[in-house]
Amino acid sequence: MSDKTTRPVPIDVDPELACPIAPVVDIVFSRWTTPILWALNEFGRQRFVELERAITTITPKVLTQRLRQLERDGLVSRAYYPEVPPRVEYEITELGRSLAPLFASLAEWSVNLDKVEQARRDYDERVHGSRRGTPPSTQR
Amino acid sequence: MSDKTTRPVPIDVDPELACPIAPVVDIVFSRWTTPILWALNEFGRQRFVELERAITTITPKVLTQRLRQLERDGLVSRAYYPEVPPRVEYEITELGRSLAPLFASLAEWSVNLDKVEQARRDYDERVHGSRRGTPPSTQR
DNA sequence: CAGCATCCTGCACGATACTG
DNA sequence: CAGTATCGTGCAGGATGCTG
Repeated sequence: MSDKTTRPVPIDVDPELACPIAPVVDIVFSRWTTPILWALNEFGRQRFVELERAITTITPKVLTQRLRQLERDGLVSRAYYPEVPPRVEYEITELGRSLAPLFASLAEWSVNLDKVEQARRDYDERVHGSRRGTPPSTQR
Repeated sequence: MSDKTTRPVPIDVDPELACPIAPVVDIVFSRWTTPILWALNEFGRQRFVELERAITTITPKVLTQRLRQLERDGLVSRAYYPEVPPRVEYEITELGRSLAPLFASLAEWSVNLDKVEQARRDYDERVHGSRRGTPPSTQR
């Protein structure tokens, strides 16, 4: 172990400065944005109802909200065709597509999910049932 | 028909299968975990109060919750020293450190934040004040 | 210092109904 | 089909107070 100078944290940091990647996370990984962006990036342009089906658990209201947000952020583009019945197609933008390597990194890291699950088992076992307790598991 | 292989989305996808990176996002980028992991990765092991100060806006309760979660997931280790006053030091684990390239990707992408902000301005201008909406502060 | 217990609040999201 | 409008709710998170 190199004694890597655990240098004192600068005291003047404010929330945004403290963690420069936080803003990106807010934009890209906020509530439902990941599956939406991923689906659009993976399967190409899709209609509203297709997205709705692809992300089975989302409600149309929230899907609309998130799509608007992503459109506003320039990550997704919306094409409206005033036919009957109306048709709307969503597509990932160039800016959105620039997230692809990020998603790839994420996907790579997912090989570690077993370790996480193992760590959880170890932890839960270590905590045992000691103390008044927190019924095991039941997270989310 | 698009000649562009917008192949139909498989219908049998369930939420988790639909987006393979979602679980990773849940673990790594859930509510306050990013600044915590980032701080521990950047500044090395730190005491509770140091983290509290580094992430200025977090409350001790929530910080505890998130640290427990990260500890359970094996991303952070907790060392308790029963002195007076007691001392607790948190450190990122090897597994946690394996996220570093991911954070680096995030940091790289943050050069695009201007584009996002520009897109927002464009969008807001495009929507302008059209439609009935949102009477500017007339109420109360 | 490093927490846990308790109470309280906001708002993110679900459910439902209705338009173009 | 692709949304909006409205109402209701759970629970993440804030505030406060108390321990080892």
